Amino acid sequence: MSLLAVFAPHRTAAQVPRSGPAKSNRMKRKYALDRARAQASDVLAATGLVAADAMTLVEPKPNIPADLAFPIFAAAKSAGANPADFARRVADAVTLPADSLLGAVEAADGFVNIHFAPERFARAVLDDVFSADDAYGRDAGIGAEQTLVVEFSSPNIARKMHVGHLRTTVIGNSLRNILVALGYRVITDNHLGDWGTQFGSLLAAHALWGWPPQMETDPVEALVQIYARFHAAAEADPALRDLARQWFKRLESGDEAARATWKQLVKITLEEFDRTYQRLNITFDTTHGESFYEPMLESVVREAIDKGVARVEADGAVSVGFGEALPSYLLQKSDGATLYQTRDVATCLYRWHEYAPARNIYVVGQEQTLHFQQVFETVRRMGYPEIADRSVHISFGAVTDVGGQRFSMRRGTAIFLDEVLDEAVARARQTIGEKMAEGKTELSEAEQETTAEIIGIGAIIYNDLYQGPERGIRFDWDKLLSFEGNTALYIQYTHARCRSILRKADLSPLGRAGDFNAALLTTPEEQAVLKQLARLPHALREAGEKFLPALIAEWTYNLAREFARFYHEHPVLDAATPELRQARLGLVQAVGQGLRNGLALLGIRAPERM
RNA sequence: GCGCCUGUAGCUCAGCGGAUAGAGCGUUUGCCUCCGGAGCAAAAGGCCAGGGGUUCGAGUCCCUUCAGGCGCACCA
Repeated sequence: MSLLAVFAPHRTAAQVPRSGPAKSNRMKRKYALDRARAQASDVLAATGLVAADAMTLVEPKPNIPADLAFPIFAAAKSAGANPADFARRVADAVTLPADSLLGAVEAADGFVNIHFAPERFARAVLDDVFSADDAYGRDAGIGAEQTLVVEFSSPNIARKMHVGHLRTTVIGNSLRNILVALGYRVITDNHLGDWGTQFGSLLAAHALWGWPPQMETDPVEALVQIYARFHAAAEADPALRDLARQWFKRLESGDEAARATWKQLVKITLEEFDRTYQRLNITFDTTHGESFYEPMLESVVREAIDKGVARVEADGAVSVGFGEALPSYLLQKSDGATLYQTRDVATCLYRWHEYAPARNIYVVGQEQTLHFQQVFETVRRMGYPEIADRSVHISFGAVTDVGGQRFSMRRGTAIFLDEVLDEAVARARQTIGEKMAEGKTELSEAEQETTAEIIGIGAIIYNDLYQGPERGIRFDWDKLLSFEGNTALYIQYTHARCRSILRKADLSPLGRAGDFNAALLTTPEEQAVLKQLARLPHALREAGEKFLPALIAEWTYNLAREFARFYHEHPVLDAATPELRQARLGLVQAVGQGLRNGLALLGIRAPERM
């Protein structure tokens, strides 16, 4: 079969699920806040004073005593009225149905401020949480089973993962969780660096010296060292470079011995990577490395040339030019070898053929922005605008040391990922030891170990997710392993307290919101907790739309904060009446659920006690 | 030189064209007879890099200058 046929667009756009936001509101799950907003729009429209399409509701800042606000300036202008007067007229004209989630409407300068009815709002929110539990916040209608590909992590074979791999790994995994929660069918792919001339060096080194003894105990370290040794030797003896090239050529042409050794390298390294992924609770659907696309490269290059997208230079190299739009790049070297870019063009086309994804997402550092622009544009010009349009590069800033220097393998300044995880867990274990000594917690030996792992790993993940990806981040041990303030530990700790209260209450599972009277939860602190709880669905949708896990981190942290305020202010177990105690226990359980759901979306576990 | 990203409190960062710009860390100060103090509360700290513009309204949008990071063909 011609390899060209592989890329024939046998799926037309019409057969493919359409990308973009879900088309039908009916598909979307309606949560309390959605309903409240819809009701607010309805009652404002019913006044006849405001056109429905001119209505934008905003969430007022915390210092404004209101739950929703309608800035009336634009409407006032088109009505030719003074904003403050017009706001008053609109507010006076509003009538609320008896069962509305809204409790009061008032004018405030140029705004119409809307307050929720605390009792009905409390019931609606807790009913949402208890009817969904682990699924609270999810909205399968958004993704509606559309397929997405998310590529992330993508370390190199025969190397160790280092801090530079942290961001892509952690962001990519959380993105996957978020998109799955939104009803997408997500395919995660680890685009391993398992091909290229460096494997020629490794094969040559192996042929010359055999594997070092360390291969038995720490194989990847052994590979790193033998590679460094070969590299040094080649400096002195250029003939070794040719040897490496020959070995790579043998590998490329399918030489069985070369192939077998290479496979061994891949296997050994992947086993080590898998241990790290397991600690981070990450799995991949596919681990198509660059080698996977090797058989397709020749036809990709030929197709690009045939379609006039690429051209053969005098020296035999194949280049792609974009005129003024982008710098040109090479699809094939003058010696006939392919490049990283060639494999990415093939990858992009392969995914289109295989999955026809609504989005093809690359979680890769910002230094590759131009690379992806070139790849996507090449694919577009080759006649696949659909996949080009649907491919997105989620970029993020580089990790540098405290002095702003990038980490470098060559300079020996790289910090390995496992070191980071081990250090974080060790630090957590030490802190647990201190708390034990202070008598603040009681955990068995085994619990201490698992809890230290959960806390340490959680700290690492959260440190990378709590801020947006665009900025570069400085790798600062103290900040990374800080257990105070806006950290995973604060959230985990709050969760553990929720669970502790519920254990002490010693009641049969609360079950549904109907088992207690949520309408009793009307204090400002309780309402603040409920409101934050109610915002999860919105935060999740937005995180999915913008590919921003940071929004989930922010939501979860704020829920923990609101709960801590409530908890400090109001007794739960010793509440004034049994009914109030029961209602507050319901709130505690809902918060625990919310924190757990938020952390789960980030890829962080929530311990029962710590 | 061209392109992309960033510039908000001492530090690390939120901030969707709407009201008095918010957190965490650090600093100062209160709060453990009380459901876990790994917590809560309060104070101090800002010409939102500079300059123009658009708008009823700009940290947010546009233009421009400056500063930092990254990238721009035979590595990945």
